[in-house]
Amino acid sequence: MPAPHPEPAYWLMKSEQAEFSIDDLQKKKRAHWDGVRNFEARNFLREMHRGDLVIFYHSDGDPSGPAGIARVASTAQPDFTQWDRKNPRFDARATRERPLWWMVDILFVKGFRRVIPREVLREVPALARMKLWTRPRLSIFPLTRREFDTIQKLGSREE
DNA sequence: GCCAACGTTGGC
DNA sequence: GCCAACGTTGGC
Repeated sequence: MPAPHPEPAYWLMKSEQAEFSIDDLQKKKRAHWDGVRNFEARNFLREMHRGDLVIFYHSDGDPSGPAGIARVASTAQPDFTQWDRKNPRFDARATRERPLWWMVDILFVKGFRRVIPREVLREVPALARMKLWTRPRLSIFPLTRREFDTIQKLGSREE
């Protein structure tokens, strides 16, 4: 009997709007989420499964906030940029045998009609416990299903 | 562009 | 193993 498909998990992933935006993802359809160089964020990458859902968040944006939805397309693989001496994220500690940094692939799902500004999120009681507030510099973290649904609804509103 | 927050590095 | 210095993130 095949293993039951696991419940999807929910994540928030930050990308600088100017560097890689939800529009860039829409054009590419699928992208590597490489360049993560924080151990806690890396550990979350390694917990991801195909099918997990992601709030794509624009940091340093105008405004900053959730910009759309993506889906995890692969489990973690070694982030090749760690071995590339010409890449600013090159890490001399990493070897082929013992990679230090990991990445997943993500697929475009949808872009919100407009980015939800942080100050709007701040007002939403269901989002009060989000790691966005308590861990301001963490670029990847899990969301509860309720948090994900709440953000998705805010992003789908017509107005 | 400034700068606070905070994760990481490295000297001891 | 402590902790000061450093570097980066990211809101404003």
